[in-house]
Amino acid sequence: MPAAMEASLSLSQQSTPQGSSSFFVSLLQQCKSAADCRHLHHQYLLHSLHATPFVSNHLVQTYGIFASIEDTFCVFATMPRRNIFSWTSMVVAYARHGLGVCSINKMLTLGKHIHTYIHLNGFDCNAYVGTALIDMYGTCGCVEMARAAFDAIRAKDVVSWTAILTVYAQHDEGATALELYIKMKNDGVLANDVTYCSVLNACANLADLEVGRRIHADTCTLGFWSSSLVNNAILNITALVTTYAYAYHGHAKHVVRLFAKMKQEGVKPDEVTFTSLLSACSHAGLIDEASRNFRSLKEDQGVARTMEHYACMVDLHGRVGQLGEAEELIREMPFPPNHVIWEIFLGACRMHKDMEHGQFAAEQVLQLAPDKSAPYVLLSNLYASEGKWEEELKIRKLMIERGVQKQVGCSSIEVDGVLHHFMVRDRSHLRTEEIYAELERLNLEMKAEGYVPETNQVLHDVEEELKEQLLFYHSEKLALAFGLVSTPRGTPLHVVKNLRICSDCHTAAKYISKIRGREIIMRDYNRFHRFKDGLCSCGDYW
DNA sequence: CTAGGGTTAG
Repeated sequence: MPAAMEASLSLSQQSTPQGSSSFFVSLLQQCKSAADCRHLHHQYLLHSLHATPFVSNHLVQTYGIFASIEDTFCVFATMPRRNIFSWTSMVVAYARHGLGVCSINKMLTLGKHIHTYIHLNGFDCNAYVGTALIDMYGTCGCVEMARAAFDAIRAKDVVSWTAILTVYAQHDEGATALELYIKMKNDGVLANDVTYCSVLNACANLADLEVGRRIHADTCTLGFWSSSLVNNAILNITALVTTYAYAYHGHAKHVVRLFAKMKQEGVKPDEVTFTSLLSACSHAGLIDEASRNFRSLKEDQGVARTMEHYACMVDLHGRVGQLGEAEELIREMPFPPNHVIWEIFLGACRMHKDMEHGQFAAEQVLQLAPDKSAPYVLLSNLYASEGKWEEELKIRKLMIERGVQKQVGCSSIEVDGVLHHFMVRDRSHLRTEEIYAELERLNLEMKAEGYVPETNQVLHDVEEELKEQLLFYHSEKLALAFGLVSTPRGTPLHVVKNLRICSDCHTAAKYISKIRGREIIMRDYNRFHRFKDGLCSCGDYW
């Protein structure tokens, strides 16, 4: 490619400057790697194309996609003149790099820096620049800053509204997202399919099927009934709510039926539709249904298999312990597996105690996503559950060396409109004495019913009795105990945890729901669990 | 001539 570019570019030297700049842009659009970018950058300087602002802007955009954020910034900073387009493209580059190429903290630091300049130049009131900033902060998990960027926009259009709605929906603030949707309508801004996609996603996160139905009705009235974006969001909401919050296998079959109905009505399913379907099947254990669809995807349904489809299938086999089949799928994938695939496989190895494969999978994850704390935690868990303390220590040291921070678990529960937060072994709550006394009582009652603490879940190399204690002061259990002592008998308890729910806490919640006759709804990092009469809606399958 | 928002796998 570079050689071809060079040849074609030297030909264009003869033509007018106008002609060579549009030709250069068409070459930029064929760029496929950082090396291509640098090569074209060289040509750009050689042909003095920096004199044409729109060419420089294209170069920044292309660098933003393929090259490092430092290199992109360098191009941006050496432009003779920067306009609104340049600033927008630079912020988009920051947002994109926040998505895993760089560490989020680094992005946030650099992003805030550029935000200051944007503000000083008064560009933050522009809808394009502002919306890019919303997206950047959202990607970095900074909801307040995203909101500030939104507020600064003078003429907020449908894209700005959708961007901020999405940030709230993706950060467990579905209620705020829905409020903003109403506000947007009151402001006279017309929602489009992308907006509805986000609004429906907010409903899914809230597990609010009722509001979801109402909004679905709105979309039909407005003529979005055939939009695959909106339809996929609706299928997703149904899949999420029915499989995770309300029921067992029968309801996942409802998703399968809904899917069939969709096809009957002439709505063509796309890759995303199938990802939702396969995922619902996987979580409900509908192996045959999933496998049949996966196998016939290309031939019968005309949809190319994606990374996500493979992820669902690896998960499906992995969770039932068919590690060989899962591995086979990874091997036959037509593209290199990403870190998510290996994380799923690693989770399955951990669940089924396959150290050898687990270690290999963990190494792949560490290589592909060195900034993520999850693989380190999973690997150290794996070693810990096998009692390999030296190996476990090595992983933890590596984590410190690389500056990877483990996210601290935190559970919240709402009582009388007030949100109470708990960390592990937290004693900061005003009613700590009562909470710990309740935990003691629960411990005895649960053991009488047959509860055995899963001490192999505890990370540290400590004595059995101490392990049991460490488990018992998990944030989930503290939040539950507080809920029990502070609400009237029979009140359902709603707990939200920022990470995946711990397996021992999951077991404990089942016992507690039975012993105390309470319904417990726990919202985990990406799932709902509904505990009732000693059982969980996930069927211990999550 | 160039710029901003979306669903899905964990």
